[in-house]
Parts: sequence; C-alpha cells; structure tokens
Amino acid sequence: MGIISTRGYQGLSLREVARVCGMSAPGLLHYFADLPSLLLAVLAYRDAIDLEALGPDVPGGPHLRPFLDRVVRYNSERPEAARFFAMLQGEALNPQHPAHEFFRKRTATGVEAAASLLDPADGDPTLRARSILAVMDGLQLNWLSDPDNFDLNAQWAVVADALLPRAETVA
Amino acid sequence: MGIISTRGYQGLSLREVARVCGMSAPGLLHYFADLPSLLLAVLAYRDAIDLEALGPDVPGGPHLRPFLDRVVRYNSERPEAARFFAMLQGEALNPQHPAHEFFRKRTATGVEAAASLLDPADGDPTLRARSILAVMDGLQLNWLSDPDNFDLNAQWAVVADALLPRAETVA
DNA sequence: GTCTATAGGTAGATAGAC
DNA sequence: GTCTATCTACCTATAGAC
Repeated sequence: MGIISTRGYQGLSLREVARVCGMSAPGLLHYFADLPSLLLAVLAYRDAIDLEALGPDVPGGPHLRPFLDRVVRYNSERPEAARFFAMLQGEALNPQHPAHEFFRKRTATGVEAAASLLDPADGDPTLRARSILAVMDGLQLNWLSDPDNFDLNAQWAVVADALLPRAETVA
Repeated sequence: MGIISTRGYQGLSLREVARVCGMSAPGLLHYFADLPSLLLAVLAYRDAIDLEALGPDVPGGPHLRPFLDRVVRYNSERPEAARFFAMLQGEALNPQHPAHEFFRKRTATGVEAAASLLDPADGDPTLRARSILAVMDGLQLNWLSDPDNFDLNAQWAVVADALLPRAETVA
C-alpha cells in the first residue's frame, strides 16, 4: 500500500511489491491471479479495516454529522491511507481501469447510506447526500495536495455547518 | 491530451503520443526536452485556453458566484478535458510527480483570486475560498466517476447556494 | 509454496543519417 | 526537423525445478 500511495496503480510494479513483501514476483502471483486482482484485494482489505475502525455502531446512534466528522478526523490522521484512495480514485475515472467499478459501487453505497439518514423535509436526500460526500472527497484531495496550508478539519467544519445541520437525523 | 485523459500521465507513452501527432518519438523530443516537459507544456496550454474562454473580463463584473457557475457549466460540457485535469490532480498528489508544483501553485492562485472577491464580514475569505474551490473539485471528481447518475450543475447549485450567497461580491 | 529462468513486450532516450 | 536504428532497462506472466 505504501507503494500505491506514492506511485499509484499505473506506477505499481509487481516486482517492487514482491520485494517489499520479501518475496519474488512469481511468489506473489501464487496468491493473486494477476496485478488487477492484487489491487482489488488491497482495496477491499483497506475498506474493511477502515469500516471496522469507524463502525456504524457508533455510540450516539445513527446521526450523520457526527459520523462524518469522525471520518474526516480519522482520515486527517492517516494522510498516507487517504492519499492511497485519492490517487486510485483519480486513476479509476477511466472506465477501463480495474478499480473503476469498485469506486462506482463504493460511492453508490455511501450515498444510499447517507441519504437514509437525511430528513426528506430538507430536500431530496439523495441529491444532498451526493453533494456532501463529493464535498468530503474534494476537501481531502485539496488537503493532500498541500497539507501544510490546509487544515482539513477546519475546512470541513465550514462546509458541513453550511450543508448539514449538526443534529440532523431520521431516527 | 486524449491519451492522458484516459491513461493518465503514468500510463502515457512517448511513442503513443508521437503516433497521434503523426510523428516519431524522437521527432517529439526535438520539441520537448523530455516527457515531463511535454506534460507541463500541455497543462499550461490547456489552462491558457480555458482561461481565455472563461476570461475574468466577465460582463457583469467581478462577482464570484456567477463566474463559478460558468466554470462548472463549462466543465460539465467538456468531460474529457475535466477528466484530464482530475486524473492528473490525483497523480500529482505525490510530491515527486512532475506536475505536483503546477497544481499546488494553480490552487494557491485560485484561492487567492476567489478570496479577494469575498466579503471579509462573512468569515475568513481564504478559508471560505479554499472550501468552495475544493468543493468544486470534489463534485467534478464524483461526476466524472459516474456521469450518468450525477447532474453536475444541479449538485453544484445545492452546494453553492449553501456556501455562497448568489450576489456576493466586494465591488 | 516459493524459487530461477526466461519469454515476449514496451518504456525513455540517444546517435547519427538525410 | 524528422527519420531509422538501437541501447539499456523495466515490465507481466509463464514454465518448470525443488
């Protein structure tokens, strides 16, 4: 993951990964059919780790704003992992990219989950959820490109206060 | 540019660019010292074209919101060009990437320009400008990853209405 | 399971002809 | 200015030994 987070997937080399793992290239291919499979496995693995760390079983219940606050703080403390996802998200804009579908599904799932926590009385929940998640991505992208001039949590607070009432929830 | 917008810079091949240009690889290197130089030249060229098309000499004066509305609309009509920048912005998160400095400076310039059009009475202009531009990037990134399920202009309107009063200006 | 050896391909860049 | 030919280096993936 360290490699992908600096070189991206296109700049990834089977041999280089193998070296880091203390193996040879064919040794790796014993576990993964090919390089795209390895990439998807790493993505799924990271997602699982992060989801567990952030778990939806938040003390306090299904409130969207505090959960997103925690996500932003979590990422702001893990710039390397955040960059890993941000770089791949960029590459994966190409529909031919092996991770394209992964990110499309991931976004769709996130939007659906967020929308279910928004009050329909405040406007189309899907539209709002999409905006909010897109906004998080954008803030993180800009933060990563110049971390020293960008206080991610402060910027997020500015935007979130404008888009998402602090206590909003359905339950 | 067509090539970079699908493969990114890492997936860029000197020979492939040459083929598209109807030249050989060494023929290209007669004009550009190396591949990074070519990349930076293309970036500067695209930026110049877009800036001219959007020109700051907007009829209506230096109002930030209508200008950004035009930028979003402009990009929504040019997905390939937008993807070109979005993919490179991702790759360029790596400080070693040849375009890293380009994007850092580009963002800084944009933030400064936008901040100068915001009313300090509404909160720190730099902080707000950074949020607004980051938000634009994020919306575009999400739109590009699934254009059919994402109405860029509608999503932008949702966010911009919340962040940026329609008539806000200094002048 | 993990290795060496290797096949078959593409990369950026240079030398030197025209 | 633009070409062909070529150098060196790296890539993924496979075959087959241990």
